[in-house]
Amino acid sequence: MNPKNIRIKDIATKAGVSEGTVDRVIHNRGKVSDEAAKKVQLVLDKLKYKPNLIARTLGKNKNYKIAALLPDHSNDDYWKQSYDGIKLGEIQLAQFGINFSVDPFFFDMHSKESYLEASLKLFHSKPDGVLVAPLFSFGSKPFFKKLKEARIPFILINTQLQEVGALSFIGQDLFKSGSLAAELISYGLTKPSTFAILHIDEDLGNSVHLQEKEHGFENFISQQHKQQGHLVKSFVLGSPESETFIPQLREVLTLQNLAGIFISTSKGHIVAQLIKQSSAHIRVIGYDLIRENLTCLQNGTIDFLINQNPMRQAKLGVQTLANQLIFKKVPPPLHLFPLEIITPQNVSTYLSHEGNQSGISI
Amino acid sequence: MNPKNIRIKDIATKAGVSEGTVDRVIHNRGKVSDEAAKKVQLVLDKLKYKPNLIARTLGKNKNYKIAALLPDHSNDDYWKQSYDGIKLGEIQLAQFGINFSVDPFFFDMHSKESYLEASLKLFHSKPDGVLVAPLFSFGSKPFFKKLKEARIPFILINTQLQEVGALSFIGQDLFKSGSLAAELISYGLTKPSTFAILHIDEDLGNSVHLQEKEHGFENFISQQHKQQGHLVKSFVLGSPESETFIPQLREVLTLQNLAGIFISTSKGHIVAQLIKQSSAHIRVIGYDLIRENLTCLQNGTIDFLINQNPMRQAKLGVQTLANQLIFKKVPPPLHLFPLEIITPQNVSTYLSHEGNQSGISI
DNA sequence: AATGTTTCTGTGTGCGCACACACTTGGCCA
DNA sequence: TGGCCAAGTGTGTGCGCACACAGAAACATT
Repeated sequence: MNPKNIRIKDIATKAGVSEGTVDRVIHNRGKVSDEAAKKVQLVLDKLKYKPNLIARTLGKNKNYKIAALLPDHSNDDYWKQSYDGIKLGEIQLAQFGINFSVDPFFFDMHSKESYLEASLKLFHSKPDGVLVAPLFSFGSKPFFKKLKEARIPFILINTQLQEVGALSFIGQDLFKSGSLAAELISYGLTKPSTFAILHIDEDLGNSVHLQEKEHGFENFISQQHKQQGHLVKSFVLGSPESETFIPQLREVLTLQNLAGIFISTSKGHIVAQLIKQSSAHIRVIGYDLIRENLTCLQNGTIDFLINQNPMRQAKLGVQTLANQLIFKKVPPPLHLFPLEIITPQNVSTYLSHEGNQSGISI
Repeated sequence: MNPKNIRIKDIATKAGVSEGTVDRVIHNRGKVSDEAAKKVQLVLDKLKYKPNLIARTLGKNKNYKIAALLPDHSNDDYWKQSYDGIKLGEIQLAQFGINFSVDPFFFDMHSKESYLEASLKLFHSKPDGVLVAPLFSFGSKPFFKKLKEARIPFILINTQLQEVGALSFIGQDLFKSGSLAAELISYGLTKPSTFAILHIDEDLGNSVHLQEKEHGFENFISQQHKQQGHLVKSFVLGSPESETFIPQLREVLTLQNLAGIFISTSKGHIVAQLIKQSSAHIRVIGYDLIRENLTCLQNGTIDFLINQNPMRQAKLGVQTLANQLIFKKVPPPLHLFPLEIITPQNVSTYLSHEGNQSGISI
C-alpha cells in the first residue's frame, strides 16, 4: 500500500514506452509491436499493476443500458422486491457517478408466450447487459443464444439454467433449501410423523426449482429419519381462487400424524391460518419476508420462513453487471446466497438491516 | 438519470459565479459573501446537486490512516475473524484506488491495563479514524473523550457503549439475540424443562453484553413459557484450563429436567461434546462460525449457532469510516446485524457466501 | 493619495485513466 | 526521388472534483 500505487505512467517509464502503448497492451487494442508488447507485459506482471477502478469510470463516459426480464409484480410481493432490488442497484450506482440505467421488461408469470414476447422486445432495445429471471426454462434457449452471439453478458437470478452461457447465476441452492426446511420441520420430534409439501398455484412440470426443493426435503427426511419412520407427501394445489382449493387443502389436513407442512413458495400465508386452525401443533414453514408472511409469523401461524432475499439477489445482479461492464471484473459463475432462517424472534433484525446498507462497500 | 448529471460547473453557471465559489459553499470553507452563498445554495437545492463521489476520491489524494483497537487474536478465532474483516476492507478499498491503510493495535482481552495502554498508543499514531472493540466499558471513557476533542471519528463494533459520542455502533441486538436462543432452545418442547446459560471464561461484571444476552434469554422463557413452567439457571465458568472447570460443568449437567444449554460466547465447542455425552437430548446453542464450532455442528454436538459475523462487522466498520471520511456520508448511529441462525443444513451456504462478495456494491 | 489589509472571487492544475488524434517510422510503388 | 500507405508510437484532452494560488474589490491606515 505504502509504496504508492503503480500507474500506467509508471509502467510506461519502466518499460521505456509511452502511456499510449501501455494502454493498448492493457486493453488488447492491437497496433503494438511484439517487442513492445512483451516489454510492457513483463513490467505489468512484475509490478503487479492493478488499474485504479475509480479513475477508470471517470474517464469512461458511457451510459450503460441494462435490461431486466422480470415477472409482472402487480400482484406479487416477491417479484416486487426483485424489482425494488434492481432499482436500488441503479440508484446506488448513480450515487457514485456511474451512468447505469436499468430498464425492466415485464412478463405474465403464467404465460410462456408473454415471456418470449418480452424477451424479444428486450433484445431489440440493444442493452449492454441483461438480468433475467428465467421462469420458463424450456423454449428460452434461443433467446440466450442470441444474447451470446451479440456478446451481451447476461445474469440469471432465482432460477438456475445450466449451459446457456450465463455470466453468472445468483440465487440459492434449492436442494439444500428443501433439506433445511425438513431439518427445521422435524427438529426435536421423536414420534413417527407425516409431513406435507404444498406447491401452490404452480405448474410443477415447468418449475424445476420447486422440484429441487422437494427432493431436498425428501432426501433429508429419508436420510436422517429413516429410523424414525417419517413420511413425506407432496401436493400440487391450484389457484387459491379455484373452487377445488379449499377441499384439496382439507384433504391434506386429514393426513395421519401430520406434524408439519412445507409450502414451497412465498404463498404460505394463504394456507397458514387454516392449518393452525386445524391443529396448532402442525408446524408450518414457508418462504420469504413478504408482508403477509410477516403477519403470519407474528401471530404464530407460520413457524419458520426461509428467506430468499429477492431484493438483494436483484441488486447484486445489477452490481455484478456493473462490475463486469465497467471494471471488467469477472464474477463467480455461481453466487449462492445463504439460506436465512427467519423466526418470530429474529425477523425484526432482518427487516431493519435491509436498506441500512449504503455507501461504498464490497 | 438521463438529463445528465449536474456538475459543479453547471451550478456555477446557473448561479452566475465561478466554480471556486460553489466549491467553497459546498465545503463550507467560508470566504464567500452572504449574497453569493445564498445564490449558490438556492441553485444547489433547486437542481438537487449530488456530488459525483467517484470524481471526489480521484481528486482527493490523501492517504487516510485508520487505527483499529482489537483484542489479540493469537488464541481466538472470533477476533481473528474481526481482524480479517478490517484487512479485507482495506484491500477492497485499495482496489478502488482509495488509499486507506488500517493499522491494528492489539490488547490482551483479559487485561484492562493492556487495553488502556494500546488505546494510548493508538491515539499517538494520529489516525484519521478509529475502529474500537471496547471490551472494557469502564475506564475507557477518557479515551473516547480525547478522540472527540481531536475530532477523530470512531466506530464501535461488537459492544455498544452509550453516550461516548461514537459515529456509529456496528453489532447486534444482544437482548434479542438471547431471546432468539431461548426461542430455538425451547422450540416444540411440551414438558416443563430447565435451561442453563453458560458464561465461559468471562468476567460477567465487566461484560455488559453477556448480561444482555442473558436477560433476553430469561425474558423470552418467562414471557412465552410461563404457563409451561420452564426454568432458567445461569452459570459463570472460569477458564477451561482451571481445575474447577470440569467439576462445575458436571454440576450443571445434573440439573433436573435439563433440556438445553445456551453458551453465551463462541466457546461452545469446549463443552458441547461433554454435554451430549451426558445426554443426547440436551439441546446446545452457541455462537459464531469459528472452526471448532463448525466441527461440533457437523457431528451433532451443537444444534444451533447464532452467527455474529465478526468479519462482516469489522469490514463494514472500515467501509463506514471510508464513507464518512471520503464521501462524507453520515452513517446510521446504529447498524444492527441480523441474527443469523446456523444449522447443520445451512451452514455450508453461509461459508461459501463469505468472500464471494467483491466488486462495487453498496 | 498612496499604501496596506481584509474579504471575496476566479483560474489553473492534478488525480489516473480512456480514447482520439497526430505523428514517426519503414516499406513499397510509381 | 517523391509520394503513399500501413504499422507502430507518442501526445493531448476530458471526465468531475478538490484545492492552491493569483487576483480583484472594498475598506482601513498612514
